[in-house]
Amino acid sequence: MVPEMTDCVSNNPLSAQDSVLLENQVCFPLYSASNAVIRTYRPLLDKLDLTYSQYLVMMVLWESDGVSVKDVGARLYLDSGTLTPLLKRLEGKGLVERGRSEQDERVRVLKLTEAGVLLKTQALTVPAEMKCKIKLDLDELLLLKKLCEKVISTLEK
Amino acid sequence: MVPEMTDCVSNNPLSAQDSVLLENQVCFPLYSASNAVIRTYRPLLDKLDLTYSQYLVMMVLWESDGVSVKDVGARLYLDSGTLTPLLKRLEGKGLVERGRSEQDERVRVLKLTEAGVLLKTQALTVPAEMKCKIKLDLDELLLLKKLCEKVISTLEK
DNA sequence: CTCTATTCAATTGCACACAATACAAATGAG
DNA sequence: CTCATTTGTATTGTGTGCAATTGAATAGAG
Repeated sequence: MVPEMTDCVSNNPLSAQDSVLLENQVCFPLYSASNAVIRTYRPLLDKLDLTYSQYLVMMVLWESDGVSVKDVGARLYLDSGTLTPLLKRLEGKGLVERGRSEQDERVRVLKLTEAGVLLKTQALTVPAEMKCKIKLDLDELLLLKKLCEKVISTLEK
Repeated sequence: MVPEMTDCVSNNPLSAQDSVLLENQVCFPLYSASNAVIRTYRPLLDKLDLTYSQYLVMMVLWESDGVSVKDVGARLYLDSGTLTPLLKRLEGKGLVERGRSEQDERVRVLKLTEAGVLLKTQALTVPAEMKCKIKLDLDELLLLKKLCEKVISTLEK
């Protein structure tokens, strides 16, 4: 057993047996909350004919149109295996054009269509509707955000 | 616009335009953190030949063997569309038997095999290894857990 | 300037999540 | 007791996530 692991184990106040009780997991609530949030977004995003992942990609493009697949992936922590088919669906809906960079032929340059730009208008009410459903104080929301970001920055290294 | 929604909107300190900035989303870090955690579990669970979802199901069964598909679903907030194929895979690995209740023929009774019971021994080190990788204080972990549980209890109603 | 290494995206394969639907077993109102 | 309703699983179809592999384009070492 590596030293760091031993340290971690020794700091764990739970017995080994109790450690695999669902009740004592932190990651399970995180996973369930994420699932629950995506489920809750669904009826809101159905009006825009977007899935949650597609909505995330659209947010990136509304913010910085003309970026590459890699850029979107870096922003959303998703790889081309996830993004390529997703972007093809957005292209199929007429929201995005998947062009090529002139400097580097390998790079896909993602450009919003007029419909893609216009969809932002319909999306503006979504965050407020979601905030309404989730019923957490602003303090709690910001704290949750900060803790999740800390988890991400630790694990993404 | 429904009244409750108006209330939520008016409490939102962000402009409508800023509301769809990725930076201002709470759910995105939650979603990314959940993905990052599952990715981090992968190499640990590969040793047990389990996916994260399968690991969750096994934890339920280690805790309460002999329950039904519905019981597992209620515990993990998952439905039969997710659980049926997952349980068939666990059955295929020889970890679980998918029997029938004698009282009610519709009910699948899930019973751990000897191998399924024994796998718990190998799983005992996983939580400590994970805690080591996630590098959060116990305080932060408990706070994150509590906030996620609050999100779940609000959205699952 | 050539050849190798790296990079960006696409593809493939597997395992979820989940809505929608189907279906058989059990329940219950009349 | 009977049949409509409810309940517990299973099935189907769509859309992710992600590892692994491939392939083409570029960059870099010599």
